[in-house]
Amino acid sequence: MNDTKLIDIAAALGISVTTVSKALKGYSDISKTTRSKVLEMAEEMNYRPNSNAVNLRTNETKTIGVIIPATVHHFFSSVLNGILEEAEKRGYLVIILQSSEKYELEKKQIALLLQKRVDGILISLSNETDDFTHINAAIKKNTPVVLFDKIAKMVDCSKVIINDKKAAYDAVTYLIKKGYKKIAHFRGSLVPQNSIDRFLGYKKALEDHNIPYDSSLIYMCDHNTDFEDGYGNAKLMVEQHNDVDAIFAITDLVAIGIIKYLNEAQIKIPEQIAVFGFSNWFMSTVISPKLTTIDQPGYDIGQRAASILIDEITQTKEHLPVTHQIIELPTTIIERESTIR
Amino acid sequence: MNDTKLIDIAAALGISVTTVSKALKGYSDISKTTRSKVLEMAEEMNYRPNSNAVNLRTNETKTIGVIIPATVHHFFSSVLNGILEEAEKRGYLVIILQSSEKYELEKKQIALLLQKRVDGILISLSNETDDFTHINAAIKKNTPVVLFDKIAKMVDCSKVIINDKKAAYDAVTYLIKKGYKKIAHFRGSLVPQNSIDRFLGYKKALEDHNIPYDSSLIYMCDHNTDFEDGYGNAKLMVEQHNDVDAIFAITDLVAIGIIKYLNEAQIKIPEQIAVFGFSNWFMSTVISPKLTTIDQPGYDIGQRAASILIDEITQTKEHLPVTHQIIELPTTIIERESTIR
DNA sequence: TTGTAAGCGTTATCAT
DNA sequence: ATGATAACGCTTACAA
Repeated sequence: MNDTKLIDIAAALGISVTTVSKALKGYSDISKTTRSKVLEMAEEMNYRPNSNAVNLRTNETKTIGVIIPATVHHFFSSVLNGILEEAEKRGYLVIILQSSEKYELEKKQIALLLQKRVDGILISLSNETDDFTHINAAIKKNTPVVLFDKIAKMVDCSKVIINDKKAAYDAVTYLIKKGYKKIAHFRGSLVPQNSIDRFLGYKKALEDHNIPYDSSLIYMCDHNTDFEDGYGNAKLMVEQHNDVDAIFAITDLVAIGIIKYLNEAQIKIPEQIAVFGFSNWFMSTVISPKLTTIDQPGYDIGQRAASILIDEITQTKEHLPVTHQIIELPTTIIERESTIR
Repeated sequence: MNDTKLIDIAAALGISVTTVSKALKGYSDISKTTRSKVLEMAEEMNYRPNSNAVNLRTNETKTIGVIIPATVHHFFSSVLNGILEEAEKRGYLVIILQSSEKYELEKKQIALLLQKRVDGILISLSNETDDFTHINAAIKKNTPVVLFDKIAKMVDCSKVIINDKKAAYDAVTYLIKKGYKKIAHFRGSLVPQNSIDRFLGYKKALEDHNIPYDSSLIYMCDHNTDFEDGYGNAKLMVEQHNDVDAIFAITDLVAIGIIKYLNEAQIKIPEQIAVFGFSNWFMSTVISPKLTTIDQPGYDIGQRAASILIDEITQTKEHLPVTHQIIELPTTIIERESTIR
């Protein structure tokens, strides 16, 4: 049961630990014969290097840390999937932490990851986060950080994002082109960049098409229970405005809440009110009416972010210069029933 | 930039490393004054113990490994959520690995986790897995293992499950009581225990209510794309049997595929065919008709599994006897539109 | 109450 | 081509 270590192999073969270590790692200054003897014996004794010892010695853990606001969320599980596959491929393990949208937790978790000596950190910021010293602390410790999805422009590191402003602009422009005249926006809270950007895209699209911006058509969905936010605000909106003919929602989940309310209130979608979502969750294909939305490539975001992070880890280790990249992944409009009239 | 270590604190205070170490860990044989001096200096120098060194020395990593078949899956993300919260609470980190339902990968990943010296392993077996030597290897190395959801009865370790057979029995009994006479079952593949158990529950319910079992009413959904399995088999079933009045599906996703086909084929749910799912995904509340299903407590499963694992880790470390537990979490029927007539 | 020194299992430097 | 030895940063008998 006791794990085999180098010294056991050395003893079994009557040679030194050094030789065993070198042979195992394929150093050129070991004779072919001893090398194969060592390999064979290692196999026979089922030798597995002790990662803790290796880590201590080499000061790297082949592990990356990931902090996301929530796991039970289709978008983040897609991202996670991309991260896990890329990490697997490149021989890294992944430690997952959930910030639950709490800044304090996020901060604590960064500290934890640094203490664990992860080789790099992938993070999508919590909605609360508006101070970035914890992120900068990691960067200063030479631990590469890549931000994805919910990023902060001010932090100097690589980022993988979509162009939220453009995507929102495209969505609203699409609605306008379809002939919708009075378009409400169900936005997210004020802090996260993507919430801001989607709002700005909405506004710009109106502007560019000479539709006056009306702040009473903006509904705030910031209770972190997007579905109910959508439902409740849809109800409110119907009471306040009887002439809105389309809604651009910050998230599919909000959109689904809206649809649920409108269905219950017997308001026809899209005849009376069209609904446009954001993210293209699987769910949006199964509700009725099927939801028009923006496809947000979660898997790709995760995969690219992990890939860039691991590149930077390698570069940092080899003392090569690293240049940060801002990768903007394309989004597309997925047209479905909820806007087709 | 350079991390503070014990020796730095010792040097700054003109005392020994041992004293610093002991002071930091609150040993009783250190004077109050030196203790507070050390604490203060550690704080000031922003000391963080090097986990690799601690791990090597203490031979524990305060990390648990989790292997799940897939992350992009509402049930597993709920489980993950439960695991992450419990681990966080008890001071453990979590390494996540995805087996993608592949036995070979699962085997490799267990080896990886053992090499990383995780303190314990949580695993839901892949559908392919029918050999358990890799699991037993971990157990033999004194690394506690807890199986959840997709378990193997033969493996001697703690398990957290639901009673799939009973849940399925309840579901089908419910349908029978509602007056449905010809009930089809869309089952999962042959290997995983939960697929077998749900099938057995279905069969037993028919038997107990004197409804003859008809194997032509069993449709196999084993392509790992449950949604399309449901869709395709629903189509097939409608062609083969014009008198089926209810379907019990192994999973909500399969059920949603079924609903999608029936809706397209203008077959009324539940008037012509009722549909019963399994898992209670969020999605099942937003499709139409809303899906009757079995609530499977994913969060609780994860939380309990992690809790038991950490208990066993602690017991093992203290050389206390550990007794394995089989925890069976209750499921409930969530009645919605798809079966109410 | 404090300190010395050994040891955890590797890797890497420098001799031989 | 091989090996002795130090070092990674920490914990812990044991000694003082």
